[in-house]
Amino acid sequence: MSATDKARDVLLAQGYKWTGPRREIIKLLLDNIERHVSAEELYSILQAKNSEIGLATVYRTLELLAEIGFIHKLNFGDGCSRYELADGDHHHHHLICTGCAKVLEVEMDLLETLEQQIEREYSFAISGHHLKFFGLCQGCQQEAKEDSDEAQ
Amino acid sequence: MSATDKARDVLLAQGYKWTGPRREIIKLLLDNIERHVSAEELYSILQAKNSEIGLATVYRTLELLAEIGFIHKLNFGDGCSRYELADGDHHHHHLICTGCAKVLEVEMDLLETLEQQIEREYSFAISGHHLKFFGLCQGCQQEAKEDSDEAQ
DNA sequence: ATTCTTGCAAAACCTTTGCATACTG
DNA sequence: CAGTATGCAAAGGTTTTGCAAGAAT
Repeated sequence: MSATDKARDVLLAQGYKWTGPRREIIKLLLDNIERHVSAEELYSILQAKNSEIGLATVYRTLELLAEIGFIHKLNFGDGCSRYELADGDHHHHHLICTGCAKVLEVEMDLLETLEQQIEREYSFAISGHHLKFFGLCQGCQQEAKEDSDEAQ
Repeated sequence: MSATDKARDVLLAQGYKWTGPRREIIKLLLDNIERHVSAEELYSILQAKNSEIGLATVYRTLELLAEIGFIHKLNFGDGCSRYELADGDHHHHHLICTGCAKVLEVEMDLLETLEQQIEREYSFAISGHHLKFFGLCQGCQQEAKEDSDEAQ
């Protein structure tokens, strides 16, 4: 079963309707999920395709998808919300380049020990986490190096 | 040397001026730093004290303080930016309660091994990180438990 | 004196909401 | 048909900006 089908089934199971706009937005979201598209960006893509779907519907659909747990709303500090698939146990972290604002994903989760420790020591029942690293990607490190070479 | 003095020295060293509004905002920020006050909240406190300082100045001062590395801008997902002192090596993480929105701080940093691993495997030069845990604080766990008891 | 800073108001920006219309189950 | 969902426009909230007046070095 595809991710789209899964979204449709969950929506229908919860009394929501499977509409054209929702189908189209979800398709586009999945096609661009690795770019962490924002609502505004999805809307732009729709407009470029001469779609009639309004910005409000994009926002409402993304909110709904987050509500049913199909996606996670992320904040990379660039002024808008971005999204990722809530892919079950697919744990990963984000590397945010402070040079070019690109976001890389790290495929590892070494936080379980830390989580258990926190749950014990702070009596806090953890349900999720979000770990962001800031720094320079390989390309921007290269560029920074070249700039400092030129300056000499 | 107090934190305020340090901020003043860095500002002056970089050609910025040490003004009344900045002094007042920094004092208030430090007094309320553990509450992670937002710009709007600082402005409210100022108004309650009959200060003439405008909201724009609060925003500009906070932005400036973040720029010189005196504070870090944080996002807890409640629609506004909040701040913490960029306290050198004072590493900690945030526990955000999804019940009451309170933010607790965890005084531990077990990410160094993970950071080194990421720097090696992804050629990413890490300069900072932000780790947020979501879940229920002790009080909200208690409340959730009582609610489910009542339901029986 | 020069440069930076301030307050105010207006604008920008992302996001949400009201409402009449259109669609889904 | 009943209940949702949609598009549009308007409103909401946070943050930024233009500008003339004021303050710091």
